[in-house]
Amino acid sequence: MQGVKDESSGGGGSGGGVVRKGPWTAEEDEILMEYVRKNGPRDWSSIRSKGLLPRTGKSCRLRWVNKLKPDLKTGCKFSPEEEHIVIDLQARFGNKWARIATYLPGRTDNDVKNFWSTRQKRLARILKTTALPAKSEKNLQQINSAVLPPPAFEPGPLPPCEGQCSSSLRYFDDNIEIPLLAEGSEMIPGFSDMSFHDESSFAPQGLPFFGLDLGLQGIKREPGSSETPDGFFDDFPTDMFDCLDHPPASSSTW
DNA sequence: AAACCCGTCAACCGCAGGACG
DNA sequence: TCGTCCTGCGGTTGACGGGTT
Repeated sequence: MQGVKDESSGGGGSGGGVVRKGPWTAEEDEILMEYVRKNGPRDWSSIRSKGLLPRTGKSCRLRWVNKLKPDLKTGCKFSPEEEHIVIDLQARFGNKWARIATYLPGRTDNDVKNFWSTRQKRLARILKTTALPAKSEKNLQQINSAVLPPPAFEPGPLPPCEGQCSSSLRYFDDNIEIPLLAEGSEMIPGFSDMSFHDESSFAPQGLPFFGLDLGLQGIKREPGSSETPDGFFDDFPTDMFDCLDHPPASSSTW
């Protein structure tokens, strides 16, 4: 993985010679940080052309953005609030990870992408295990509870924002201002612990995993974003939910 | 104890678009 | 206008560690 000649696409190809790939060493990190201190986060390709590092400009930039940049939340799991944001913004923007990451201080597009990928895998696995054994009553109940809103579910009104929003987790743009909850409060009754890291919470609380709006009014979908919140169902056979008496709501409700 | 599964993370690849000569 | 270079983005892969069987 190291010392591989790299003439791949994407620019940053000036300089010639052997290009190092693979994990970064502490020495390389230090050199890169020193370069950024002196020159700022730009002209990545000159790092190689000047012989400072045997890395492509792309590799240097990626390392800086994902690991070395100040104020990154490295090694810190996504909080429930951050999960809310990702889920809702993914529903709105689609797989625009870099854009979504701008709403999450300290998170990179790679973080968001990995988070979403893990979530997708988990969903796929859960649906696979719950849907496979045909139409037994028990499994039907499981799937229904996972895919469909709980019967008595009523999206509660948004709590007042003043003084309660976690300021670092309020996010804005031209069209939306979505208040987020103070720590410990519930956006929706019963959904306070919907971190998908807790698989046991999936079945009874499955709704949020499908990116439903969670009562967040004012979100406008962008043209081009998937009708289903995350294109999630695209990944499964069309007869996936044949066993359901009541299939998920039509796409117009997403 | 070993094999297997799964989640997380880091890094690479290919592509698109902008800047510039 | 065209070609080249550079940057940024999204998709994907592989390594690794922890938990489970």
